Amino acid sequence: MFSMTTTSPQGRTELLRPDGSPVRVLVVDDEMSITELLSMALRYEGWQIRSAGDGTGAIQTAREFRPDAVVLDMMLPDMDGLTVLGRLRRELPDVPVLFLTAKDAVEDRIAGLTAGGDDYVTKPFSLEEVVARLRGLIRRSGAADRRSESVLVVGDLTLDEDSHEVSRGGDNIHLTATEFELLRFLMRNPRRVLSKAQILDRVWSYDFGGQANVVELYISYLRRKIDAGREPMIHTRRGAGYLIKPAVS
Amino acid sequence: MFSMTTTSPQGRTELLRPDGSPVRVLVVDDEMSITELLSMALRYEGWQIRSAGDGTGAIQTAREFRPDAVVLDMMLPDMDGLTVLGRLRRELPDVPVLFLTAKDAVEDRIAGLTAGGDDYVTKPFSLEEVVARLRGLIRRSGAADRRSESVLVVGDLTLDEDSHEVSRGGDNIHLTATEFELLRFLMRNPRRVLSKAQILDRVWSYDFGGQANVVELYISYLRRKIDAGREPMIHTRRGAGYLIKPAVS
DNA sequence: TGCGTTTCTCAGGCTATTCACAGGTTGCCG
DNA sequence: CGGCAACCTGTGAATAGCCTGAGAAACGCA
Repeated sequence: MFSMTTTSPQGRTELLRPDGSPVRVLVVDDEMSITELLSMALRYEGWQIRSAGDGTGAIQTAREFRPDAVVLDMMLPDMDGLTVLGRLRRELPDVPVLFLTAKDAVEDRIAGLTAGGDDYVTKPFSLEEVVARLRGLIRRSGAADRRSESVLVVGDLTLDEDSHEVSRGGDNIHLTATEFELLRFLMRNPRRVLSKAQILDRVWSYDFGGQANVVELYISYLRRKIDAGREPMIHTRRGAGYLIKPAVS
Repeated sequence: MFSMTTTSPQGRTELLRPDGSPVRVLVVDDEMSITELLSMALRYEGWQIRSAGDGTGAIQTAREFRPDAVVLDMMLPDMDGLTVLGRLRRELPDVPVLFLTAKDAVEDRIAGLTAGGDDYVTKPFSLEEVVARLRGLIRRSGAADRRSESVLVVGDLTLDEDSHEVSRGGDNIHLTATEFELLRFLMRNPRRVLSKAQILDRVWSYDFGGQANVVELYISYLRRKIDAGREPMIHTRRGAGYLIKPAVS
């Protein structure tokens, strides 16, 4: 169903529907700030976004918008998340759903949610995480071709989003969760300068309140693991940010 | 009759009908939550699902949907399970049936029913179990070739879904039921990180309300039996989940 | 019924990871 | 060449996430 990709002039790979129209995503959350945040981030992916603040709105919008994926907060004012899910499924039996849940409420009511191939993230989340999960869901819900779609490649550096494996020039590299997300963000935007603020906004969760120099720190970690003793791929643009590009060029 | 398979983008092997169209399964249960759960899980297998909440609905749907297999709860509001079965058989003489029964009501009648090549699982079931049984039924109802289809292989580790035999490098390994299901799930998704929630949702029964760390515990058991003193195949991705892959790579 | 097996809870231990802090280094400007 | 801002990175503390031993409870089978 989503058998085509295209590469934008900036070098980013976008998911597209077979007819070339953009992917459609419905975002459902009662907190305005969250829907706004998500809408902006997902629009930046080139997707078409519609949002709703409660269950009834979600069903209505789903009916006419016919999204390719839904982001659904489990905690809605008017009805239980599972109820919304049931009605959604009656409208759109095959649409994949990404659930948003509070950190603590996890254990109990998540039961069964990932069983059908759906997925969830806990609040507070990072935008990279949401985007990655959504891409995964959309990719898997689509037609059965497209194999390599889950592997990012920049020069001799590869990152597999399914197995979470990273290697450079054949050597396997072990990354921590945060390092992995940072590298994924860089590799999804090769040859493009990303500011520290951008990186912080995408890779760290939205409620992160720490020092801005974590980014420098993690860039340093990445360099140690990826560039160590090799032609460097991660470059600093003083006063602007960082970028990754193939070593040779 | 189901002589073809294809490999999905996730690397999973899917059953297909000879003409390449998806397998069709009819799910019959009066509890909405059960039909929902099963529908989600079976759709994720790439199958086409229709569901019914009672006997009459089941017969009707079967008549026009012509499923390749039926999941049938023995306890329906309007008619006895055996009656439904009889009428089903009049419509579709050769369709295999997977019975759902309560834990206690088993022995007496089910024994006779499964003689015809059908099968059953008791509630509460795990999705892996239902999917595995269903795959077995569908496979056996089709062309009699592809026996090897029931053996999963990852590196020097093999698991036979029919005989429940597991061996690594020639050494036979005894697993308990839960260990077996966990390993099967891992091996059906090689090289892919599976979260603890995913594992819990698929391998444990849907009413499991316990601690999420049973997964850790059983991973630990599996390692003791499978990786003991060998190159490890089961890997932890801290903060993400677990995955299995051949030792060599 | 009784006995071995299996499942699961609980809790302690341990390591990897995250992050703050602070001092060192680099590049850019006049 | 000095000074400043931007950046880099060593150190270490707090913690999250995972592992596993011990034993209770449930189960299966004779």
